Amino acid sequence: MVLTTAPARATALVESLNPAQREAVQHGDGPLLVLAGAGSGKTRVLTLRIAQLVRERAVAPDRILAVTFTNKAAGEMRDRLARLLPEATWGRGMWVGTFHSVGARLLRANAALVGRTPSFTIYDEEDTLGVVKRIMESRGIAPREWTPKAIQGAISDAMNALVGPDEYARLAHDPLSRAAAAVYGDLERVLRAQNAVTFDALLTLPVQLLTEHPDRRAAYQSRFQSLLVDEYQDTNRAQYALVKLLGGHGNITVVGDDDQVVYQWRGADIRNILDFTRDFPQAAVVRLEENYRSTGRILDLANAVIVHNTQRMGKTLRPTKQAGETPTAVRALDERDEAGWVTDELLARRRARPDLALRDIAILYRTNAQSRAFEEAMRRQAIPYRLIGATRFYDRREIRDLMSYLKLIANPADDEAFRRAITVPRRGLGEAALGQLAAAAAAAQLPLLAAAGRADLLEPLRPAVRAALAEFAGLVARLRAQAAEAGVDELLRSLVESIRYGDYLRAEGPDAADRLDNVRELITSAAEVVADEGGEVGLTPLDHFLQRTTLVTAADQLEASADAVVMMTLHNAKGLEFPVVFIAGLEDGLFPLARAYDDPAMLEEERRLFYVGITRAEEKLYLSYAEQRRRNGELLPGKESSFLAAIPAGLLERRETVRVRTSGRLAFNDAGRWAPPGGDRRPAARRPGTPVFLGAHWGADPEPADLSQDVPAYVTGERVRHRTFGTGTIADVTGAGRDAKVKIDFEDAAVGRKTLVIAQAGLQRAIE
DNA sequence: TCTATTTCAGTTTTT
DNA sequence: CTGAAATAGA
Repeated sequence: MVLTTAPARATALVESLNPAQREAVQHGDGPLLVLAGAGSGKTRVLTLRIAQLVRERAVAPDRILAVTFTNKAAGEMRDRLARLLPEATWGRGMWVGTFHSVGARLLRANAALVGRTPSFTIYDEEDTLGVVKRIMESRGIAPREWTPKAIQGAISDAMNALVGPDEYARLAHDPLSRAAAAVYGDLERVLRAQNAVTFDALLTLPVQLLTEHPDRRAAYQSRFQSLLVDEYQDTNRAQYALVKLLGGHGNITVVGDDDQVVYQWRGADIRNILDFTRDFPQAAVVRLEENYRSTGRILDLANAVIVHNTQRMGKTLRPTKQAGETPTAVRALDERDEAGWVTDELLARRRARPDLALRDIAILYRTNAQSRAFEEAMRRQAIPYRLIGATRFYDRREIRDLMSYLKLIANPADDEAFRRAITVPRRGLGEAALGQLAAAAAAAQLPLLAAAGRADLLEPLRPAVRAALAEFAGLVARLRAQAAEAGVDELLRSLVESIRYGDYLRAEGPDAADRLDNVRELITSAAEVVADEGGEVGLTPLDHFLQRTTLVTAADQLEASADAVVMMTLHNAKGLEFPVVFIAGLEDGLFPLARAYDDPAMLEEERRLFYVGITRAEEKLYLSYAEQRRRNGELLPGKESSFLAAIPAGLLERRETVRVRTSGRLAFNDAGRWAPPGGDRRPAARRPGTPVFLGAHWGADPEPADLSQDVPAYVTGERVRHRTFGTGTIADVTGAGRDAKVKIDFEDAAVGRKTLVIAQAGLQRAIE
């Protein structure tokens, strides 16, 4: 049935599609697999398909569920749809979100069926790790033998594969799995008691819910008439199960690219996409191979890279743009030289092309640690930049402090939040006091907060401890009462005031001003939150705020971005595009990572990640690598990535930085290759002006003087001042560089002789 | 109990 | 180099 009132614009858009795209958009009932190469317009197809469902096939918006990879993508899709559909048709009922937010929504509406209340807390990785540690402690599993991280990782893998604690225990044969199995069972119980769920449980609990409650399953199955899933190649077993359980009357559209699977390490199961046509034999398959994003030479490079992979369905991107510029590969001396070259080049490019905005330029790398050199280079040149993903705003200490209070207010059973909140500010409650409280709470089967408010339970505790606990419980109770009527921003303001958080921060350290700025930003963002957007679960504004802040994805940060160069990991770049892209650190051991060498599957995933990076570029692509790189404080020699070396010569323009050209003559003239660093640590300090040895390693030293400036040098007999110990005389100096230590005889007889590490002691020369 | 200091281990990618 | 854990000292 065709609505005659449909906006002409949408029709025109459909007409502008190529035949394959149009087929995907206009596909009728039944399962559909869209194999969409990078840049083939898949977001457009997905959006137009939804619009088409609503307009041409009269599907009510609230009967559509669309799963995207980031919240930002979800927001964009909503915006586009709002423009494509007549206002009367476009309601707020459509579910658009990530798997995790959809899972949370299902759980909120059915919390009691999984042993939670609708105000349950979502524990992030760090919260969960805290619980795991405590369980290990109580079970007597030594953290030295199995690190809590390893245990947590094993449990997470199990959950993503939909293996529950009992089954996991049965399958556990190696020692690690046995330890993890014990923790896994406890973890589920503890989370339930604390009215909390982990990230992974946002997927597994909905699966459990729909499996165990046929009436709920039937309700959702009849509600959702059409399901659409983006980035399907990166779904794991739990996500796959969720899709199947929701069913969508068999109207399942999945969009993905087997060449862009980059989350296998997180449980993404490539079988989900490879076997789609087996799961749904009647599925239609549409391939989108025409690329609208990148110029021809960039695509040639992308195709030349991915062709080395064996595990793929096989597809070749066809350019629609002209050939364009040849991609450039740059060899740099070290990571600082690399960063310097990149900033110089992007400035030069902007001089030549003034219409090129900073936000059109992205720097991508394999590991977050690589961002540092770029940040420094950007600051040196005063280029605005935006770092995506490294430390999330909500991971900052001051934000976590305040959020722990909010979480505790929303969910009084959240013991993790309690433990954090009660130490901010210090209340004279230490490990011992908390241990006693925990024991009392466990005996009474109460959450920590409830126990803290029960004088009758705390009689064995010291009076000072009892008073402090009672006061804390009272404070939370007051705030909780306020939360019922006030907005989240107002609640935050009175929280900050009641705990004198400003004073606390000022006492804590010199960066109080920055931290307070962040607090203000938090309050501002809280002011924007209103009640549950979907409107059907009846979440309080506070619940809604908390959920949003835990589920923000790194890519979501881009939204508010000003005009600035964007820097992020290759993983975070998935789904994005930029006119100019730099991919840095193309060295063996870094990209691909060393541990991928002996595992062909891992190596292929690294290669797909490279492919993802290349295909982000619209006009110009740069690849760079360094001959040596500082990693964990150690200068290591590097070698051009095998990925780069495998690219046919004609597809790349090769360049070197100035420093490589000048130092190269000195360093390479004899042997023609790098001298290995050997066991030779350089002496920590070399006075500026001392002749520099011209061997490969030495000649390449980026900054002869920097080590000597790193740590001040002291000599025996010198007078120094220490912040707490006062003034004294240096009696002895040992070690070198960061490890250098001094023995100091302090004037204060009560202090006496102390041995301090210079790099940490913060000594000053005493002025006589 | 809390802080300051030292030691030690880790280090890929993220919802 | 970084952050967490251990330890010493007030």
